[in-house]
Amino acid sequence: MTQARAVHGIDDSPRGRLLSAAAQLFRDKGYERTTVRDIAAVVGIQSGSIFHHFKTKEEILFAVMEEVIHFNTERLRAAIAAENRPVERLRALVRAELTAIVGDTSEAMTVLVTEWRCLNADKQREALALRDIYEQLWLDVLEDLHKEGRFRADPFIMRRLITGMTGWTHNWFDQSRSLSVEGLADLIVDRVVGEESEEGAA
Amino acid sequence: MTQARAVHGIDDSPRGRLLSAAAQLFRDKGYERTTVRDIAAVVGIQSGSIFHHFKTKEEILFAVMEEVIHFNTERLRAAIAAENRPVERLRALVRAELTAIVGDTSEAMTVLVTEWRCLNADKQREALALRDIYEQLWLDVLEDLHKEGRFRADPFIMRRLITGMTGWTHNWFDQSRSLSVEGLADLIVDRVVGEESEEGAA
DNA sequence: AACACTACCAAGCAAGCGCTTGGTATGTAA
DNA sequence: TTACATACCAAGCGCTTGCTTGGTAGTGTT
Repeated sequence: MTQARAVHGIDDSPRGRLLSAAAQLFRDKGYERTTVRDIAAVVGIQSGSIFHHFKTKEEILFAVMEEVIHFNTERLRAAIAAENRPVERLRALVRAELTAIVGDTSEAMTVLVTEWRCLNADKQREALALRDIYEQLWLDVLEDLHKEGRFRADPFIMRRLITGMTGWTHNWFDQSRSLSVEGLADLIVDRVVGEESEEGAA
Repeated sequence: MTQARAVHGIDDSPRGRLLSAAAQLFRDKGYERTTVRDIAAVVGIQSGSIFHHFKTKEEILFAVMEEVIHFNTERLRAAIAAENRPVERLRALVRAELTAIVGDTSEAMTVLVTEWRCLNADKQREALALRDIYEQLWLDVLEDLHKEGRFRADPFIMRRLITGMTGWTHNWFDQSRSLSVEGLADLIVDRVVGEESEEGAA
């Protein structure tokens, strides 16, 4: 019973505690190397008791992914709603995604990125459908920027380059260091619309 | 005996054929989900016979990573040697890394990125030392560009953003589509030095 | 002819895995 | 007081896993 930190957006019911513990273990050791006995030990129950809450180990993985996609899709929506100009919407999106990846939902987001193929084909399709909603929010903003002439590249390609930049941060970004999430977000926005595009470019 | 395509830079000795098969399986199913029986079946031998060539399954994973780092470090060196101007050196590096990731060593490079933590601590440190050499080649070129004033950001951070952009391509880039490796490389170079920096910006 | 080396097979062991089973304690509501 | 649901335990089943063992066929060398 080591007690895992709760992942933001997951309640602390028995089920929720299992999900938080699983998210942490899946990130640290990977899905396959994590045993149901590991998860049970963190929460402080017997391994068999897990199957009172989930049918299979894979269902735990899927639940982690589902919760974190839902939570962060809502965060993106809020980010967009709070701004009017496309460039500022982009900045808000980048900040939101960085926060998701290195901040309050980092465990589950990392799992989402790295343990994708551990799901069977059906569950992958189901998760993909949720992810499409998330991605469409990005594409709408990027297409607005493209129409404004703020960058030349195909918005689809641009989104993939951004995904790479933000998604990789879980391997190196350290919030305790000098670079803040906001600072990094500005850097990434500059990669999209150019350094000179904004009035207050430092 | 399904016969795996040989990974560029790996010979076709019995050992080499095992490595190519392993690289392909590790990429497709992940290290943990791939059994030694899977690997043996592709090469057409019994599972126990694998341990005549490698002491452990983990040693196979490490060998795949070691070979691909060595091969691509040499490719980076050649890319730098063939150009004189820093911007063109950067372009050559990006092309080389993209070729490594989506081209002739894609299986092994993907494994290198995604199965990192399946190595034990010692082997991780060993692989990291090899990777540092590879990374230093990038940093030297990026520091030259930075001194020339071609971008403002910290070269270390810039390298990480590039790593994200190139590393993620294995999830979406399709060489048969309209965008070529060269076209994508130009796009990424533009993200670093700005679209207007080059004479021939289309 | 004798030896040694490489590359493999056939069989199977011990450990660890996800998951099942039958049962118990506690809380809540009729 | 009975009835039912939730949350769990103790034990262990059946299967898969990485790896070991003892042996064989083919090749080259002296």
